[in-house]
Amino acid sequence: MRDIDIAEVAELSGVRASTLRFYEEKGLIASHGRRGLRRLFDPGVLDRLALIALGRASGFSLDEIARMFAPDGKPRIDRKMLAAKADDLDRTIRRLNAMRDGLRHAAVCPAPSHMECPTFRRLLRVAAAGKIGEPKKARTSRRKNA
Amino acid sequence: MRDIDIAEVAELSGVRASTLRFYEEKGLIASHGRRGLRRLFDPGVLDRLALIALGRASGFSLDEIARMFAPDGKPRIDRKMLAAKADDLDRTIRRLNAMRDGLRHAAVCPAPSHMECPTFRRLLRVAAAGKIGEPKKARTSRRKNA
DNA sequence: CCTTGACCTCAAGTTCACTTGAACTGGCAA
DNA sequence: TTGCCAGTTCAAGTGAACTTGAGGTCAAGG
Repeated sequence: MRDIDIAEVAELSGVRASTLRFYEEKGLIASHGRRGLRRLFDPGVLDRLALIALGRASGFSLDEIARMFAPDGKPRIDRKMLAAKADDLDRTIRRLNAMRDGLRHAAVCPAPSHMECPTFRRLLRVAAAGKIGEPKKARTSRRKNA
Repeated sequence: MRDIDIAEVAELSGVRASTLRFYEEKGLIASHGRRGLRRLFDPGVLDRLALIALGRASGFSLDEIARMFAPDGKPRIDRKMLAAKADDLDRTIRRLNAMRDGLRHAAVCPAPSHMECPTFRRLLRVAAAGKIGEPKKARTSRRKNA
């Protein structure tokens, strides 16, 4: 199996064809050639897509990711950036932990109104302390095709 | 201190006036009256805003949050929804943990290319396994006014 | 040979959560 | 009384990450 076409890449990676075209336009992936109009991809694109997924999942924007594997191609990743992002994730994780505990508690708390529950109020303080504007967007599965 | 105006709410909550108006329009908060054109808020709006921040930080959309405290007002929160969201967060946290470990490793890994590092490749598998399309958007502080 | 249908391009649309701009209002200090 | 300016409205803009739609192409199968 040498070159694979966009449908196959989509199939294997779970990334939609439209997204693949979009990524190519953004310079995140590259097609290796064409058969007629149709893009042909090197199977290595699958690793690349995994890397992109990793970046996204770690909170990098597509632009940041694009900057990661440089204009030339190979993933020349900035180790400082990685470490910084890991620290970021650590903070996020701590916040989410508090959040989860609070939610879990609120779900079983017998207080008539959550506002009267000290645990819930503490959670509120944590949320407020979290500088308020850092969503985390747990947008759970938005995929419609297989 | 009875009613407070929008600037004060903004000051106390850290939420911009434009955002407060936007939230009011969305039905997330309510102003209590006016002095001339100017909205007056009940201090309780601050709790409400904390609750909204909590919701956002836990991955609820504004619409979901709006649905939470019903048309009437008081936060009548669905405990099932909370528990489900807590489970969601748990999964997210587990994934972020793996991610952070992987990033941390990649940051110090001596392998010439990350693709040749078994740990990094394992991380890639985790990311790919993470169903790929769940960003988490770690948009770190975007706030410009105090 | 001719149809078919997957793939192509390019522009525009979508969603989310806000922000910004232009034009206006009105309470309050001087 | 006047004028300031923080506040108001409404519409439109922003940015990220895609998706959708219209109209076109072409390799392959019947």
